Amino acid sequence: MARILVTSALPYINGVKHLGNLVGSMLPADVYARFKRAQGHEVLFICATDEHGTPAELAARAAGQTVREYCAEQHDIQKRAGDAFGLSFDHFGRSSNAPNHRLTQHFADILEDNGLIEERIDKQVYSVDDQRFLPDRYVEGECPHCGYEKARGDQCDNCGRLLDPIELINPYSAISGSRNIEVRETKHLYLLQSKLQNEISDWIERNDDWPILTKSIAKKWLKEGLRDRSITRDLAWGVPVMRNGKPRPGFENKVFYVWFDAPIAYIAATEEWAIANNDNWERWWRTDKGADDVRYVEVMGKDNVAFHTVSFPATIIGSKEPWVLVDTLKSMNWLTWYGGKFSTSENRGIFMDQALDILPADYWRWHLMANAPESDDASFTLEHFANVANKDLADVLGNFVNRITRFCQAKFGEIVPMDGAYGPREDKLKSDLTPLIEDYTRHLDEFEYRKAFSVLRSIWVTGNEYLQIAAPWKTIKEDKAAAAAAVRCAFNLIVLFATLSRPVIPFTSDKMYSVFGISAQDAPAWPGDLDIELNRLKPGEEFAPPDVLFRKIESDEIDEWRKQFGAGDGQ
RNA sequence: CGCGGGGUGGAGCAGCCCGGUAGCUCGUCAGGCUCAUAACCUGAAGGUCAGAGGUUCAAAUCCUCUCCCCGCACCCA
Repeated sequence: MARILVTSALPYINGVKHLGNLVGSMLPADVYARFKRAQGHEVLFICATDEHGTPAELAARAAGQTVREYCAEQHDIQKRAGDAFGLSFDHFGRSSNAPNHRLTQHFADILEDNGLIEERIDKQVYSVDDQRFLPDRYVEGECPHCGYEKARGDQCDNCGRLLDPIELINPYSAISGSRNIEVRETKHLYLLQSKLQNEISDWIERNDDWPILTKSIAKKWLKEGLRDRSITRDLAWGVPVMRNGKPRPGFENKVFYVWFDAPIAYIAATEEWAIANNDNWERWWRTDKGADDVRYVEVMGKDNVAFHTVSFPATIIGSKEPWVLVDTLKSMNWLTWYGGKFSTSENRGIFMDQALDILPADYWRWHLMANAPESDDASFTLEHFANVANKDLADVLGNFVNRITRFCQAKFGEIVPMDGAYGPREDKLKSDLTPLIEDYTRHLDEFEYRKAFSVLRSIWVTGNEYLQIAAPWKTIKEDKAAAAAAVRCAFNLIVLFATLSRPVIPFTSDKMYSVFGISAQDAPAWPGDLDIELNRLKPGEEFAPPDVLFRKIESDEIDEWRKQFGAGDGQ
């Protein structure tokens, strides 16, 4: 029994997430959490919505709501979408909740006490009519290099040069279009990451088991030298900038930068969980208060790696307090939509709620994880999706369950057949299965999702191979007991497959259990001894033949979805 | 020469770190089976590993160069 803390990168508050966001962090984290729970470990799986920042304010305004209302509503929507997808968070919190305010302010205080924070004056573009400072991408104007008229503040899309927003000619606000723009001075807090270079470097060197992608991104930042980072912004929505519990002079209209407070929300959301469950959050996060045996696993998209290997650890290490630091960090590449980007505004791609309108969660969960973007970006296409779902889920797994339950129903009735004993065929089955289960378990432990689920598929195939050899439909003609044993063995395989498949397709696994009256609470532990697994069901007990587990996806449906979701458009 | 990831049969991937008959899934073709969602099982065809050069008895695997795709601290997820 180990204690494992799992966090998924926080989804931003704006709207339902698309399949790329889902497979980038929340889903793989969920699979791992479920796997570890099944092994009997004590798991705490934490996520939250990341609610601060300019986009949230603007989206709220566009929706005609206050930011507070907007975020509350969006959080609800995301919570429901996550539940519907079977994301088994122990708590799905909010970065805007009180615990995160308190903790963020605490970290700022302690970092300043440790001499790692100072005030600096920046020059930033201010839009008088919008009454706000404009982040770089919200300023547009003429490119000083090539004359392109719609260059953004950070980069010119025409000539590709990086820009400083104050260089733009005739700048205007991308929010309102207003040209009433000026450059104003504004004061911000800076976290002096440069002073932490060596400590962070040492810490990363000690983590020599990190994946290549993770480590190379982290090392790159260190090699270039850590820069001091501004950790406040001129916004109204966020964690107020305080000093020792009082508003900080000159920072009354400022909040902490979303990237400073968001990772802290991992801890804060744990506190929310503890409050809701009358538990103690510090035993998961403070090594001086019972968390010294916690293994902490973070899952995120590659865009987030730098923040989790350098920025957040800078906050933690700089505090000089005994917080838990990440042990294992799994980063995913991007999922693309037909090779291009998922896009809300251009209606390209499928979002979590839309996906569930079309098909049950397990179709998506399986396809996304079995084809997860691990070594490289992966392209999602409806054709590939349908292909994989039909073959793996309907033909290999679903049909296995269907064929043997139907056979039994017709020949033995709706009870687990009693006669017969296992023999050499079942021995061979066991010896085939044993190394596969070992491989599968090892791959899951190593976060090798594609490999893991390729093996899981082989495990399902083993069931069909077994039936082909045992051929109860043949043996029943001369040796009914032998056929009974084969059916019984196959039934036990259904339960075994359910247990093994549960991390990735939990809804289906529970259906498979329910065939034999096993409730989700009584789900067997992760398989060990196959002699136990293949004799789990009591002969003579009733079973309930299930409906088809996975219906097939038809080609005219794909055509329809292609139109609906803009497949291949504008690529 | 900014950095990182990737370029393997029609498609999607593994193998590369620790050189020695190129492996998996889909698709295709053939056979078997008939319990099953025209499903299942078996077998076959199909690649010389982006390109060029080098090291070696031997390279997809090590080295050098070239080409192509993706991402990358400011801004956003």
